Amino acid sequence: MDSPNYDKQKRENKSLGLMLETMNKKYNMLHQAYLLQESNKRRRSEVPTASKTSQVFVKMDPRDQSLIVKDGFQWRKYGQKVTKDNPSPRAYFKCFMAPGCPVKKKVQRCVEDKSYVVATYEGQHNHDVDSTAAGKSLSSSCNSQILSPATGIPFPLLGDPFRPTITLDLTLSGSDVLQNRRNPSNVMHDYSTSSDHGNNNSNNNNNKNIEDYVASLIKDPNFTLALAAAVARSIKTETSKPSPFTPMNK
DNA sequence: CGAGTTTGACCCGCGC
DNA sequence: GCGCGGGTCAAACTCG
Repeated sequence: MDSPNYDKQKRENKSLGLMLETMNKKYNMLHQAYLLQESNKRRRSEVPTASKTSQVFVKMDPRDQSLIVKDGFQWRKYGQKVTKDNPSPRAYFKCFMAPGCPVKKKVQRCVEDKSYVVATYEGQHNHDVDSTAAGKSLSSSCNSQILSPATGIPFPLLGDPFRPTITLDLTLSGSDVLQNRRNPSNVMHDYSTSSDHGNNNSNNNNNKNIEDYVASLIKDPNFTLALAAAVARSIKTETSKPSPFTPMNK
């Protein structure tokens, strides 16, 4: 392999990586919008349930076996169980920051991607977040990043964990990414050619081009349409298959 | 020694 | 009615 080709490949790899990241984000946004629509439909046709549940995904070190999610509240573990659908144990916590607080939390490693744990909150806190505890957790939780389910945006530690979050299997994005990798779209082709046209040897210029292109992609309605189609496809397969996710790193 | 965690046993709901 | 699986309890254990 000669070095100009190698450099070109490296640039393309970098570009594709950025592309995938952007598509991932767009996909998550669209999926969130879709789920919102669906939940609105359901809300119209169903009697709302009294108990409030929400789910958050927390990125953690896969080697870290502890199921401790620092979210500003104080939890007491009262049980652990291995469930049928997931070989990783599920831990049960009760909030004991205030006497009589009914909130419970279930924490389990994501079966598809062990670098994530899924924390399911049930009930509503009858007290505020202890800011000192939250601060402590902020400073000590550098090994975990709490993400809102759909967007991957860091979860606001001092906010209400029971904001109307949307339960979304983040791992879907992985399958989508794979799908897109297997079936490169015109968008990708356009991108690779456009980066060729750039013919930039300087990394800075190349990165600038990438950023510009990513920015233009985000604004591109055609790209959105293509992504929407991919989302629709993914949702169709999701409903027909028991487990749509194909792990990326296996 | 007290607070918190672990873990096996028990309970309960659900599907067959 | 029975078996299975998820959720909870509580005694035993660990750690500071």
